[in-house]
Amino acid sequence: MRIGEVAEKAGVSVRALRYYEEQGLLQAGRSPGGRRHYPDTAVGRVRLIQQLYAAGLPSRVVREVPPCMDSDEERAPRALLDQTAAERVRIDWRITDLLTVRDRLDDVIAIARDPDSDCSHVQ
Amino acid sequence: MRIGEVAEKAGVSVRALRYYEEQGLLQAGRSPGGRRHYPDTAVGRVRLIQQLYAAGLPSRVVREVPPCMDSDEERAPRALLDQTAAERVRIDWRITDLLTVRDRLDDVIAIARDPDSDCSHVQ
DNA sequence: CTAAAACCTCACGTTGGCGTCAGGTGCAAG
DNA sequence: CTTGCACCTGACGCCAACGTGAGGTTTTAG
Repeated sequence: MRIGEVAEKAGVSVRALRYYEEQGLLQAGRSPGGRRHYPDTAVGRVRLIQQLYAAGLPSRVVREVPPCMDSDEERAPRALLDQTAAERVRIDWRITDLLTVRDRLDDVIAIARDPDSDCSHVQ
Repeated sequence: MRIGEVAEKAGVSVRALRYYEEQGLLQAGRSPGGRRHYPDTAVGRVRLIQQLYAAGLPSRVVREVPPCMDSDEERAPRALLDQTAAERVRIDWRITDLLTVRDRLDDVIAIARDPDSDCSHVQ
C-alpha cells in the first residue's frame, strides 16, 4: 500500500504517517523512486499508535512497544516488560481519575438542573 | 492564604496558580500591596482544575465550569449543561479507550513473557 | 507524450500548560 | 534600619504532534 491509502484506511493524515516514521514508530519500505510502501498490517499498527497516544503515553514508550510484527528482533524484553507494566499502572490511575471527573461532571449537571442542591462535598 | 501556601497544599507550582488566574480559572483577592490571597476553598478548586486538565478537558470548558463557589452568578446554565453533558460523553469514550489500551498492554506483557503466544488479533 | 495526481523533502508555524530567568517590591524579624 | 524571603509583573523558552506551504519528482491515466 502507498501512504495515501494507509492514511485513509487508518483515518489519519499523510503527514502523521511521515511523522510516525520519523519518530521510529512505523517502518516503511521504499520504491525505487523513493516512495513509501507499507504492508497491510500498517493500518492496524497505526490504529494502535493512535490509541496509545490517546491514552497519553509518551512517544518514547510507544516507540518501545512494537509487538508481534517486529518479532524478528529478539531484544531484551526485560526493561520493556517493566516499563509496560508501569504504564499499565498509570493507565489504571488515569481511569480512576476519569471516573472521578465523570462524577464531578455529574455534580455540575445536577447543580445546573437544580441550583439548590447540596454541593458541600465539592468544597 | 497566600499563593505559596496554596501551591504547596494543592501540589502545584506558584506559576501554575498565576496562570490559572490569568486564564480566569481561579480568582484571587489582593492585599493593599498587590499580593494575591485566596480563600480556603481555593485548594479544592485547584485540585478540581488539575483533574479536569488530566481528563483532557480544554481550558475553554474548564473556565465554563465554576460550580458552587461562584453560585452568586445566576447565569444561563443552558449551554453549560449541554456542553458539560457533551464532555461527559467524551470522558466515557476516553475511559473505554483506556480500557482497550490496557488490554493491549496486557497483550504486550503476555507476549514479552511468552514470545510464542498467538497475537493474530493484534494484526 | 503529456498532464495531473500523488508523492517526496525541507522547514517553519501552532497550541497548551506551564518553566524559567530578569528585574523590581512587601513585609516580618532581628 | 536592613536583611532576606516570598511575592510581583513581564517576557521569552519549551515540547509534542502534527498543519501548512514551497518547490521538486514519480507514477499513472488517457
